[in-house]
Amino acid sequence: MTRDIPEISLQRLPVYLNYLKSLSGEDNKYISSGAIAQALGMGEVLVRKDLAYTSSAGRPKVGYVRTELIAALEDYLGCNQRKAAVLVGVGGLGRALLSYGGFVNYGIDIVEAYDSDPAKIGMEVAGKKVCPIEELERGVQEYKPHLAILAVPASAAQSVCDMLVAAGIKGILNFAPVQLKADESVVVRHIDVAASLAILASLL
Amino acid sequence: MTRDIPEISLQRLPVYLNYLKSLSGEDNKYISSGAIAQALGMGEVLVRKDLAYTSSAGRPKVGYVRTELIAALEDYLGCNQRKAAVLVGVGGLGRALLSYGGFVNYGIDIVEAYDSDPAKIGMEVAGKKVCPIEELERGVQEYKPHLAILAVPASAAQSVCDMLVAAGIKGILNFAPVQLKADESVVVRHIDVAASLAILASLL
DNA sequence: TAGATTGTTAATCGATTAACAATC
DNA sequence: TAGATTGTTAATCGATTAACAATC
Repeated sequence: MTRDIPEISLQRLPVYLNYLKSLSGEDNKYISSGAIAQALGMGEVLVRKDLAYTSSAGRPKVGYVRTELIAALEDYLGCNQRKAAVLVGVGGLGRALLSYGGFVNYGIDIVEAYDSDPAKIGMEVAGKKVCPIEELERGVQEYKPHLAILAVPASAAQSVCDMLVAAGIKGILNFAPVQLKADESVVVRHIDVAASLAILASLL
Repeated sequence: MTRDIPEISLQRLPVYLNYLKSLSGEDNKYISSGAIAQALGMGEVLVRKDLAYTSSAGRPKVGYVRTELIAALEDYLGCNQRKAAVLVGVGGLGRALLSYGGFVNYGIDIVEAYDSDPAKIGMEVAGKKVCPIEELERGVQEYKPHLAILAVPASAAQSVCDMLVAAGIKGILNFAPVQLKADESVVVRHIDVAASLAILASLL
C-alpha cells in the first residue's frame, strides 16, 4: 500500500481529504489543483504531486472529480480497512480519546483500554472496557491490533512501551512527553501538546 | 526572542529539553552532543547546530553543562515567561487539556474556558471557570492571552476561530479536523489526532 | 481550435551531513 | 602534549517550485 511517498507528503493527504469533504457536492463536481492550493494556502504543483501518489488521475482543463479524489485519498490512507487499536492510560486524555468519534473516518477502531489503577478497572468508556494492564497480552492476542495509543504519565511511558512492543504492537502514538526507545521495526510517533503550544508561542 | 531559527529546529528543542530533564543530576553534570544524539537517534552535528541557537556554549572535550543547557533551552522557549491562554470547547478533549499539568513546564497558563452549551456554563474544571462563548471578548480583555486552544467540533471551528482573531488572539492551536483560515498575522497550528494515527498506520 | 489544467522534467531552495579547524 | 569535543564551512541530499510539454 504505502510505496515511496515521502512522509511529508503523506502528512498532507488528510488535509486535502478534510478540505474536499468539507465542500458541498452540488457546486463542486470538479476541483482543480489550483483551487485546492489557494484554499489551503500552498503551491499548486505541490498539490498535484501529492495527489499523484494516490493515483487518482485529474483531467486537463477540468481538474479532478471531487468524489473520485476523496475515494482515492481514503483508499490510499486505508480508511476502508478496519484497523484495531488499543489504548493504554485511561486518564483525562485517554478517556477523551476513547470517546472521540474521529477515528472511524480512518477505519480505526479502539477495541479495548488498559490502566494500572484498580479504581478504573471494569469501567466502560464509550463502550470500551477498561482492563488491567496485565491483560494487555491477552487483548493483543484476542483483537490482533497493530496500533496503540499511549496516554500514560511520562514516568510510565517507556515501560508500557516495552510491554506494547513485547506484545507485538507495530505502531505507537505517544502522548507522553518522553522520547521512546523501541525496536526500529516499530513505528513511534509523538504528540506533545504542551510543547506544541510552547512552540506556537515562541513563533509569535 | 525568536530569531531566525528554522521552525524544524525549534520543534526539536522540547525533545532535547525533555531528554535532559530526564537524566539524573548525579551522573550527568556534563553531556556531549554525541551522547544526546545517540540517545535520541539523530546526528550529532544536528544536535550541536540546534543547541547553538539557544546560545548555550559547550566546551570542547567536556561537552555541555547539563543544567546550563536546560536553563538555556527553557529560556529560549520562554518557559519562564508566563503566557496566558484560553480554551474554547469544553468537551472530553477540552476537559482533559484543562486538567493537564504539562503546560506549566512551558510557562503556559490556561486562564479560562468557553463553551456554547448552557449545561456546561458555570462548571469549574481544574480550577478554571467555564464561561459562555459570548464572554470571550471580556475574557481576552481581562487576561490578555495571546494563545488559544480550539477544541470545538469541526463544524464550529472556523466561526470560533474568527471570534478568537477578532478578540485579538495571536496564536491558535487547533484540534478540529479543519484547515482554518485566518489573517496571516495569526499563527495557527493544527493537531489532528485521528489523522496522525492513520498516517502512523499507513507507515507500517 | 484555443485555452485551461494536468503531469513531468529541470532548477532552486533549504535542511542535513561530512569534513575540519579551533580549543580546552 | 594528545585526545576529545565543539563550532563552522563546504558538500550532499531531499523537498519545493518553476518551466513546459501533453491533452482534453
